[in-house]
Amino acid sequence: MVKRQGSGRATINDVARQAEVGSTSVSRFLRDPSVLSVKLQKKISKAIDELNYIPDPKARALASGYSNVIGVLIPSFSNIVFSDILRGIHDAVEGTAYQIQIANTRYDTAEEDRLISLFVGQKPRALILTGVDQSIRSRELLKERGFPVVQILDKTDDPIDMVIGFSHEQAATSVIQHLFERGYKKIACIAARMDERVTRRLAGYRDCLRKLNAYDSSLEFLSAEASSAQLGRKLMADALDGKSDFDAVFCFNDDLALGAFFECQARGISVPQDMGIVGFNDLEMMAAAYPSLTSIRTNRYEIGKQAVERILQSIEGGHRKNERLFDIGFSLIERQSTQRK
Amino acid sequence: MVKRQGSGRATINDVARQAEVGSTSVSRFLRDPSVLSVKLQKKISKAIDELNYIPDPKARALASGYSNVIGVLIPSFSNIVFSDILRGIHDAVEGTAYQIQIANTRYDTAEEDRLISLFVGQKPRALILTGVDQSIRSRELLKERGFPVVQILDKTDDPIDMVIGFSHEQAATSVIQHLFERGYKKIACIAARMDERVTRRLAGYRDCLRKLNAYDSSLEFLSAEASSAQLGRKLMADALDGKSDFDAVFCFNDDLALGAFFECQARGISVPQDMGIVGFNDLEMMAAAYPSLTSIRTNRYEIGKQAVERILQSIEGGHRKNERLFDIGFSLIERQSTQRK
DNA sequence: TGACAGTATGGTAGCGCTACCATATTTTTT
DNA sequence: AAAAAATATGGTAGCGCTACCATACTGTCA
Repeated sequence: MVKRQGSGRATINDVARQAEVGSTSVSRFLRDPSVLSVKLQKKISKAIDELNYIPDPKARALASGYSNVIGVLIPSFSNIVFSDILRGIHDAVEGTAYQIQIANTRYDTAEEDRLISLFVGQKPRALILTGVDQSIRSRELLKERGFPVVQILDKTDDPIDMVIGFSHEQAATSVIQHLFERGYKKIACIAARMDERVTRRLAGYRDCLRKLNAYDSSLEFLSAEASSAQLGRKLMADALDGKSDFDAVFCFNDDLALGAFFECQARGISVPQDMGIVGFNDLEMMAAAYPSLTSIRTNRYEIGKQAVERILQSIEGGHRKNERLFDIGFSLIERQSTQRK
Repeated sequence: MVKRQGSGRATINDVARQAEVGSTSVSRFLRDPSVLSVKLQKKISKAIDELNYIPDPKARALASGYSNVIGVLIPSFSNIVFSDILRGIHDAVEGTAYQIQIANTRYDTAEEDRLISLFVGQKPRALILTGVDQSIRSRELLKERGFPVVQILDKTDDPIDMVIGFSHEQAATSVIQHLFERGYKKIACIAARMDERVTRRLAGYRDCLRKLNAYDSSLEFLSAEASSAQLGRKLMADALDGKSDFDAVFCFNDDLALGAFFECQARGISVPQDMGIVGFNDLEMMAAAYPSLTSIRTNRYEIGKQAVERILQSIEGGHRKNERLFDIGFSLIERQSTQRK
């Protein structure tokens, strides 16, 4: 008789034999011990300890049809924003039975569609998506799948399932208001990698300035390139070399703001006296700069953490709560770069 | 008769039926089509297309005893260094049959040990570890496991299996030499999060300065806190407030260097004239700063990418190559912050 | 020509677990 | 007290795949 090479580890049947119960009871114990009599619970618990048994997730997934994988789609690995989110996700998932599977959409909707159907095919336990601008096709695909889907980093009234984020338009608006309060009149903007969220910040910037009768399209300096300090410097140089005049610049990312700031330094332009600067995301170094740089603080870590927590609730609780919209907010951190004397 | 709820997707048996072959042949086709006759190859390939068949990794893993998971242990998610490495890893793994599973050791050896045995229990296809300072226990555990193990980001003559990285001592040495060439005489250092790699940079700094008869222990400013620009500013402030005199500072991380630079600006200390500054890792913004900041460029993306490529070679090739040590080098990027006139 | 090796394919028993049903036991109802 | 319902447990057939063996079909050489 042939004996297939087993893993060498104890299996659920070993535990069942040791505890003198059926393997089904052990399986039940693993899922929810409370459905068993206390007597059985003790026997099984003892046997598991003695055999040092660890369930095999692969076998579990195969038998149940459900994996313990929480899929995460992010558009980029290089952006610190996503490192922070991933840190939150990983921290929240630690100690649970779930695993994180990350995939990179590279800011490409077609790739996002492909990855979503790939994930759906693998029957994940839940999915975390970046932004709220998935294709109709993907939305349809996900709506009836029966597993939790969390969209993060943005806001919408009509999520696929749940959404955790904040309003980029509002954040932009609060920046403009702050700059006006500080006495800045002509506000330029610098943007890179025009993804959905940056585009929304831009929309907020435009709306707010229009309402204040201060919008000037020649003060927008946009680039499709990835955001970076070097690009920020270049765009700020373009802006300063242009014919239009401005006394403050709203950078839609902190690295752009840092670059813009360095360009001012290189040209001897005094910040905040002659030029106000505001960034977005409040990276750690914004506080360390001299002068320190005003920015919008976003709770990226918290977004990732809560995304997982909501998923766990949704799975454990079984039924879906009514709450599906979670606005995590933002805060304007006023620093020296907009502190006109 | 009861019919268990299948996944709905086509299985290997569906393909076999459609192609009018045995399921074993389909399985062989998946592993290596060339062992089959051309006729069978065509039939199976056609059937797979028609049924839109995708193999189920869970079932595969269960049957074969091996998962398609490549485990990755990193000490931190917040550090940009590791984002870049992860980007390289993910890019290299894309399109292959393997999946990445990331875990966070939090710079803790005990946690690393725990995670390694956890991974080993899951029979990963390969493991990527950060640094070369794993515990004896973990080394033993991994040496005879039969799957590839890559240690990254450091250098050693005695890897568990393979190592891809560079010498931190050498990098430090080249910084000191550069500073001396530029006329700096008294070189302080600023270090944070004293992990193994930072410690090796410190060792290189000390050795080199001792050889040059220029070592002064009072010029070392160390902190166990995580590296950040704010910490860099604080340590630089401490250094400048101290009694010892120095004309250059070697920061063991770029964010520290940025902070040190800002502290100089705040105090009106001219960089590079009165103070030379060097960082480590060459983050993108170092080039954008004004004055731009000298740093050691490390090929983090490449390290991650190559780690996976070596693993794939090792798995495909079956036999292990003799090559196990891969020095990916570093380069000193000279910029304005050490360009004394 | 037959014996033997080599090559190409197929059949089937698991891998370790859970879903589904069956059965035994206890509790509730009439 | 018997019947019905609820609860607790066990047996077993898969989940989709691969490892292992068996078998059929070549070609080679005495």
